[in-house]
Amino acid sequence: MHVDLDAFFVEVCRQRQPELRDVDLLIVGGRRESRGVVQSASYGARKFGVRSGMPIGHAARLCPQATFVKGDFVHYRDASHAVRAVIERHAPAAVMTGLDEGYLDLSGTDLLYPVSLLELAEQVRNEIRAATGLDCSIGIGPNRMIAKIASDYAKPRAICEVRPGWERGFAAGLTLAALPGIGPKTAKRLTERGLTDVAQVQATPLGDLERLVGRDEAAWLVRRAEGRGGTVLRSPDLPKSVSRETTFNRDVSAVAELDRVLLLLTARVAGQLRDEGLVAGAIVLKLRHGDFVTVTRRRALSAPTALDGELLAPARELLAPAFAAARARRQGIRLLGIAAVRLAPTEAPDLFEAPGRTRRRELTDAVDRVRARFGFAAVHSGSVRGKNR
DNA sequence: TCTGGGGTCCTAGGACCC
DNA sequence: TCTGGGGTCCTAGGACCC
Repeated sequence: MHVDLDAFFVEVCRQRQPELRDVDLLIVGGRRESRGVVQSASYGARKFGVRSGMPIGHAARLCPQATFVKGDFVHYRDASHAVRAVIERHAPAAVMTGLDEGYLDLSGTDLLYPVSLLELAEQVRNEIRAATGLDCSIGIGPNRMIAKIASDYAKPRAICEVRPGWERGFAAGLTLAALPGIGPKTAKRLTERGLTDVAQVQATPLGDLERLVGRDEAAWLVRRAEGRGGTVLRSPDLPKSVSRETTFNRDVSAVAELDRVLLLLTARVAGQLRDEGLVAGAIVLKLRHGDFVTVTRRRALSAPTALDGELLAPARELLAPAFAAARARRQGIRLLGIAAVRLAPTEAPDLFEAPGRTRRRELTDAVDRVRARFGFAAVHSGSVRGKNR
């Protein structure tokens, strides 16, 4: 069973800001003039062609009367946790796969529940509504892909069940672009080869498909077109990366400014690593030039760490040449980001570590305790503030 | 229209090793 | 002297998802 909240960001904002309740044209993502994209649009705004992922500026032109709000991650997270609690009550295995969606694995539970899957879905929907005030759509299917497509099909505020044996026929009505895993690029490439619909793939002999798209992709396409997909839910164990990035209001061409932001982003990443009991084995610096060319530079760390300074020093070493390269192209910097990768659980401190490092670790612990009580912004490295400020 | 922020997974080339 | 085949690890970029 796949549960998908309807216009999640928009509806959470309405819950938190009563003055938005009756605003029909509501767009979440940022202020009208911001350099961002639409996170979520109300169903009213969608009638004007506004879609998530669309630049805010474009949305403002399509729907000038709309109200634009930024939204608050903390509220999304709280609502998401409430939804998780509901789905966990109804299945032996349940995972959220985003803030606004999750799966329930109900295999082998037919004797456990005295009701049909459809009735169970009704219950889940009612309980989510009671717990959060939010509406959702639910898809039921023999595998994850079918359940997900079915919830899409059900939107908004409905339930769609695809029973075992119906997968192929259900998939036959879809475009290839509707299959999870086929994004804009792949859809375009397939269209150029004359493939647009699932039914076409179903009707094409494997050999012909292999000549069109290659052996591996042909096998993948056939599997999906037949309506087959994964049936196991596994919750991820360790995260693979922790990152922060920011797009500037205007392109930046002063290293000092980049350096200050890098320090802030690195502090955020390092803080989250410590919060989650993780250390990083490598870092990745990301720069987006004014012309949208994006480069990443990676560096392995001499020892795994979650200390601000030990992440910042190598990040700075990557920034200098990467910034010089942008300057050589006569481009300012549009976006700066830093990611911690090759993550591992924190281990007990080394008995023989240098005294200076012990002090830095203890200082970091103290900073973390202050932040736990008063928030992240309560304490900063002096250089974040810059001179004369 | 002018392009977010947080992630995951895949590919491909090069270094290195046996 | 010019040359295998298999494997792993590293880095960079790209596609995709919400």
